[in-house]
Amino acid sequence: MPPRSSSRKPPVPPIPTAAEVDILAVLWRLGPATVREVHEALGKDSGYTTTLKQMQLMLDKGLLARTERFRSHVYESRVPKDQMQQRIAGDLLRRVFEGSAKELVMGALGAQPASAEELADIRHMIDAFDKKKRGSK
Amino acid sequence: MPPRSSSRKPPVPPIPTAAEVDILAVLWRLGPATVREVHEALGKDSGYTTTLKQMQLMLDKGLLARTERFRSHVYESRVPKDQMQQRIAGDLLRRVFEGSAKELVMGALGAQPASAEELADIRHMIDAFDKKKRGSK
DNA sequence: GTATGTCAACGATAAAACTCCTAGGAGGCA
DNA sequence: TGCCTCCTAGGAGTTTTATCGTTGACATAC
Repeated sequence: MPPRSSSRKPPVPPIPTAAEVDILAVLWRLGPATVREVHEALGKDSGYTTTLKQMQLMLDKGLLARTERFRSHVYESRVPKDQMQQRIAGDLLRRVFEGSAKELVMGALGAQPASAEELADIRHMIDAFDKKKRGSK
Repeated sequence: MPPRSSSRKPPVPPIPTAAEVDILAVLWRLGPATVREVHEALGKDSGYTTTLKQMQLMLDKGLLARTERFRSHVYESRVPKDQMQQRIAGDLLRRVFEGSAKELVMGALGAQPASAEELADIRHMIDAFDKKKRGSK
């Protein structure tokens, strides 16, 4: 019979909840890390086992992957950062901004003004997208 | 003594949950509307009273405002669309994209490619932000 | 009048997310 | 060996969200 088990890993994991996103963000920043490391990095005042349990559930949901290392477990994001960020941004885009990327950018820049360098970067990125669009169509 | 009551309205309402965002989006689109109208617009297959209850709770949280109209109630977003979008985008920016607007834009455009016109719009917006920045600093 | 329909309010339940307590295994060390 | 520390796993409790059944108010149709 097929393996067994309580830990199923959906091919495409769900959009993470707020708390889960925080954990993912830490893992993206640190790279593969133990529960302890993540817990410290979070800096929240909830208990260690809370973080542990959350990460175990995220494992079940297919959000995290886990490898054994010596005495403890090492977790990492199961879907690459870019891809997950894209999904989250896309989800928000559709639901909150009626699919208008312009409004999303407006909201983001309004909330937290970017530096001149970053603005330039963004401009370049837009150009690249534009070029690709014209090229392919 | 101060009024009383179960419906307190925090000066600054919380970031809405996913389901709440959907309701807000409908109200932004329709303008002030009744529960019935919102419920239809949502197109979900959950019951009418579910939507009703959700909107009542959102009222308590200060997310919605309500006025009496003849026999029914008319709800609307208590914070203006732009402002709430800004808060949501800002929250996302900080938590998911480490404050990098560039990455957010990248994610959004990657998830749902924008039209050439929209790209141009965004570019103009960036220019405006850039100008404002240089001007004030 | 009674029947029918719509709506808000209340309350109950269900489901999901978050929290923490406890037990038990394994290593380090006096 | 016995004690201490760190780790995981398994419940279980709490809180928050989501869902819906029922009721009573009020209006209109019959």
